[in-house]
Amino acid sequence: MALGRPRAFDTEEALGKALVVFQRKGYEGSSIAELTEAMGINPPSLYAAFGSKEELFRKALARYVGIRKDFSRDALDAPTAREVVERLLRGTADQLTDPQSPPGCLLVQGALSCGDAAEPIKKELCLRRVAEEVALRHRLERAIEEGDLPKTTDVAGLARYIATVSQGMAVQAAGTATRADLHAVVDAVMRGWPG
Amino acid sequence: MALGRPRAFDTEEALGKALVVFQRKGYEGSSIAELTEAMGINPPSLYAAFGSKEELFRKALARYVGIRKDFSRDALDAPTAREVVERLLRGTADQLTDPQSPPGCLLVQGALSCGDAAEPIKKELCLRRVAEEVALRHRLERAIEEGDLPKTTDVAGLARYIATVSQGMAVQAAGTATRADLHAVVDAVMRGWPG
DNA sequence: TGACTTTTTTATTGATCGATAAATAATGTT
DNA sequence: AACATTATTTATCGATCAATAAAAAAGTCA
Repeated sequence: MALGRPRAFDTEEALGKALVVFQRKGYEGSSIAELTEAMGINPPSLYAAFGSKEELFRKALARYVGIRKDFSRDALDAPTAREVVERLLRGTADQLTDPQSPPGCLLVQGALSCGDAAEPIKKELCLRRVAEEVALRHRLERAIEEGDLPKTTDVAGLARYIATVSQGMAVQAAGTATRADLHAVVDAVMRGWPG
Repeated sequence: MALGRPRAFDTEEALGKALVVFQRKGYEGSSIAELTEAMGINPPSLYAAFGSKEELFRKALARYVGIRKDFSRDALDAPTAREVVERLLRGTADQLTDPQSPPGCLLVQGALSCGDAAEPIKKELCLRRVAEEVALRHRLERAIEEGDLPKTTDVAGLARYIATVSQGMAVQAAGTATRADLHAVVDAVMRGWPG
């Protein structure tokens, strides 16, 4: 066994509690006091286990992204571009309004605009959002190769369009929109697909 | 003339400077120190003229909403629902990427998620976003009455869909999207309209 | 000129921010 | 049992937050 006094809390469980706080309050809006209270530990335990507030957020973000990737992979595996998009949007609508966690998306609400201190986090979140858009674009390019979409399709624009709807739904969920509201949005998107 | 020492700065001009800071940093991310520096005044002058940070933000918000309403009225006056939507989205794309002001939308970036202290501002911004969606919905209802849209159209869902795209574009603009990128998104929306 | 009013500058206020120092407690090792 | 190591609790650090107290400055009016 490891030397010294054993840790009295489960780091993975504490990380999960921190993630919930970050989802609800964002990076800047979450104070160490609130995080430690939710995690059931004192500040020195937080810093010993996670390094800093920023490192804690990055670890919470990694977990969040992992969850999203699990469902995103399934969606991208769908046989047609249309089905890929619908699965992505329906899954996002469900996740954004999951009653088990605060409404909205950490990639959007985590730090959309912020003070100078949170700038690195803001950029990190922006990169993650772009990464999701790029993943979809690659899938749409494959669809063109497979003859599923016309060769003349503007895949970059189309991928950005879907990413935009996804991020807009995050804003909606952060407000007053319900799960049914978001699925009505997806209905509107699918009626027009692909134009 | 008014009694006492005259004010050495123009309140409207100072409010404009404050608005720019709030657009770039959001409500929580904007400190009094940064605001006063941008406004060219000292804290006591800010509090004497505007009351508090929250009141200052609300006044800046009122101006921002006023600007948006000017262009929104023009868009809603378009003869067809299709043209209304395209004007709204094109105008939003342009405004979000106006080189004269920070990219993005104050209604989205001002306080999407925040600490307890900013909660009233978050709710106010949410109400303003809903108000824009409602205005569009009423216009789409008129379009049904005029036979411009089928009677079976889900106007609430359609209005929310357009609001979602608009808000998603705000997130895109806050990231790396250019004006051309956003117009490509609008292209995708219009290709599918109305489904 | 001097009283009156309001804004200015200067210097702080108490509260809260993220982060830690110091002392105590709990384990494994010798 | 005594030591080494790590985590805990308690108390607090300096910095920054929004907001002000106090005094000097700039104007009107008698």
